[in-house]
Amino acid sequence: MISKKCKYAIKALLYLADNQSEERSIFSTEIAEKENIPQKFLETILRELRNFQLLQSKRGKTGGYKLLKKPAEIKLSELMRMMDGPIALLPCVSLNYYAPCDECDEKSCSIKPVFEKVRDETLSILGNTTIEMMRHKVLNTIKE
Amino acid sequence: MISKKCKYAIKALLYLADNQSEERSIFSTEIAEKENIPQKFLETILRELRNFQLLQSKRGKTGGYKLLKKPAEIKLSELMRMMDGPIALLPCVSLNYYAPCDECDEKSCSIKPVFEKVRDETLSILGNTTIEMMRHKVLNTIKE
DNA sequence: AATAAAACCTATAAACTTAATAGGGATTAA
DNA sequence: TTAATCCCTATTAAGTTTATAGGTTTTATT
Repeated sequence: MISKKCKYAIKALLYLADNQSEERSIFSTEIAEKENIPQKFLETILRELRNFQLLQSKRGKTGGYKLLKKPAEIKLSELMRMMDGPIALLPCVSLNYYAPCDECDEKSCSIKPVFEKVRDETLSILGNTTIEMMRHKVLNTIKE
Repeated sequence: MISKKCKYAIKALLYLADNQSEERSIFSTEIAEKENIPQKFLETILRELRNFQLLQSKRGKTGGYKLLKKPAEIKLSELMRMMDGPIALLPCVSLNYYAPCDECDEKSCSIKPVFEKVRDETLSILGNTTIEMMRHKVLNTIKE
């Protein structure tokens, strides 16, 4: 399961992609209200996205948030890692958050192979899906 | 991520599949020791697997556990659901543990489609992988 | 300059989940 | 009778998630 935080982040980015313009930044209050996300929680999420260089923020009365990256350049896999960490179902199978098993020998492990496969398939979807694609509900059907 | 409980359950079933015989039940202590699983924790897991009709248990000095289902009939997807619940990454996309979103309209949701796809791909792997296959590290490569 | 409204920041709390342990009881064969 | 096994419930300890509290700083406008 992905966290609510991650779901909120996706929603916020989708909302920005749909509603921002060159001139117009968007307030966190607007996103919170339209997407039914707790205001204060959303603020910390947006700040985190800004720290990850996905958003630009501006303070004061004419402030708000704007996308720094283009929606077509934001991969769902990247976003999920930023918010929730590993995508793999087991630490010993994670590409970006690998951690060794302490109770088994990985060389001979019978569990790893399946979960490596799940990881690969999952990443092939999440890594080939961008915020822009999600906006238009376009799923790539190409199989490499 | 799958829980440790789930990982332990898989290990226990693999161990039983590898080591049991018609005559020989296996003690939880043996599994715990060989697979480095906390004894008491393992007991509750084995009991749960028994309640799910995967195992047979016998008490007393000549007791122990035996598989009730054949390893080839135990799907990884089923096992994971027994231990951890939903496999999908979002409640609104789960086949067996569906729960509606309370903050968005599912008809128009831009998030669902990708996660439905991830669910389908994941289930196509986990649902076509059995304990028997894991024993021999055989992953089905057939794509339906 | 004062003000209002925005983003910023840290700490903390409340709820939930996970992982495990405690402390026995019931059963069975030797 | 005894020793070893599985059985069972409750509880704990730790960790994570999901927020909220209580402000501070910045900025355009009045």
